[in-house]
Amino acid sequence: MPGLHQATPSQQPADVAGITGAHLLQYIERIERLEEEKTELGEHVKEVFQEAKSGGFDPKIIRIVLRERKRTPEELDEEEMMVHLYKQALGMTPAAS
Amino acid sequence: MPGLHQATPSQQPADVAGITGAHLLQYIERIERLEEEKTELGEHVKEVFQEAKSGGFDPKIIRIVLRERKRTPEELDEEEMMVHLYKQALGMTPAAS
Amino acid sequence: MPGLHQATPSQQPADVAGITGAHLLQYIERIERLEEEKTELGEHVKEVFQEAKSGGFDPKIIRIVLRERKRTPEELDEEEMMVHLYKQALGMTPAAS
Amino acid sequence: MPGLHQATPSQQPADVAGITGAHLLQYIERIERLEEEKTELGEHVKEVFQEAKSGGFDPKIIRIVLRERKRTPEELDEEEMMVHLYKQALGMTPAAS
DNA sequence: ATCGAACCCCCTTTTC
DNA sequence: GAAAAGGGGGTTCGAT
Repeated sequence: MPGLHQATPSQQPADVAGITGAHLLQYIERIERLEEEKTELGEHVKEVFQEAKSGGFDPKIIRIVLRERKRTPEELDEEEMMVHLYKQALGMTPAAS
Repeated sequence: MPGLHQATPSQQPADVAGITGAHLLQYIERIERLEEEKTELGEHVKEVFQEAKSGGFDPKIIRIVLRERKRTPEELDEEEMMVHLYKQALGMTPAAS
Repeated sequence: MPGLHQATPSQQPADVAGITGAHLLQYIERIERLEEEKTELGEHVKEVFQEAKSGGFDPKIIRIVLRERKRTPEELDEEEMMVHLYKQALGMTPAAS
Repeated sequence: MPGLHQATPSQQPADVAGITGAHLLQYIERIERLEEEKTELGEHVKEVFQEAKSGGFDPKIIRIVLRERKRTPEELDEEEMMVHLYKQALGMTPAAS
């Protein structure tokens, strides 16, 4: 392997005896594999949404439900209460408050 | 399937004999499971980046390389050429072009 | 605009007599100016949030209120109702429903 | 104005003498106004892109050029060099390097 | 602990 | 109507 001797100014990886390049490749291929799997899972998710939609469910509402399921009821209630409070202060109370 | 006919105006889910609620739950749980797995994979990705960083590689550059590897050389070259062309038209040619 | 036929393989800009480059530059500078202004406005928004926070308001709640103010009460009610419905079907009814 | 005693547990805004609600409203309306202006600017940007497209320019390439113009040539060169280096280490050198 | 930046996700719009 | 791209918002992480 000719050349490449000096001239690796400072903080580059600097392929030494093919080691570094191989390492880099390892990292990259591992990430690519993982990303592939993520993509597949994402496609499955999409399919399930599609099925649900075909079954008469609204994906948008499902997303909201999923989001809320990730939070504790306490959080949810707390937030809801605060929102309500702010709305009251703004005179946005929908009907009866 | 007895009763429950009135009061389900149109396209709501309307739990009929426990069927719909169960279906909805199926969808939701499948999605939640898939999302969990996606999250795990995402964490693995993060770990690999961390390793690479510890190994002296710049994650930012790695991301760029990953992005470019997802595209065909033709696309890349085409785009690069066009960018260069536009830059020339703008007088942005960095040095020698 | 006559001419231009030869040697512009397909849809490249191709600076002819300095015209195209100037045009491109116009577009680019107009966009850059507009983006600058957008950025400034964004900073002002940030400042207002900061003030509100100093005044004891929770930015997170404010964001929710802002979001809801952009929608009609009908939309909101409709959505809320659907979410409630789905939750019921899932047995997620928080307390009294 | 006394009253309002019960039921304002702790850290809510608590409209006292109409002051807080008014304050909140000020914040909210200021933000809404700023956001409106941002939206308008965004529409202008869109229009310019449309014009440029009609003029034969590729919006995608324009975006890339805009992005690069926001960075200093030093940054760009530095990054480009590193990407090139990594690609070499990976044996991704397209043709001549 | 606050600030800023990077990343990820959702949504809207546009294209095919 | 579906798929893709771009823009915006939210969140999390790292840095100070």
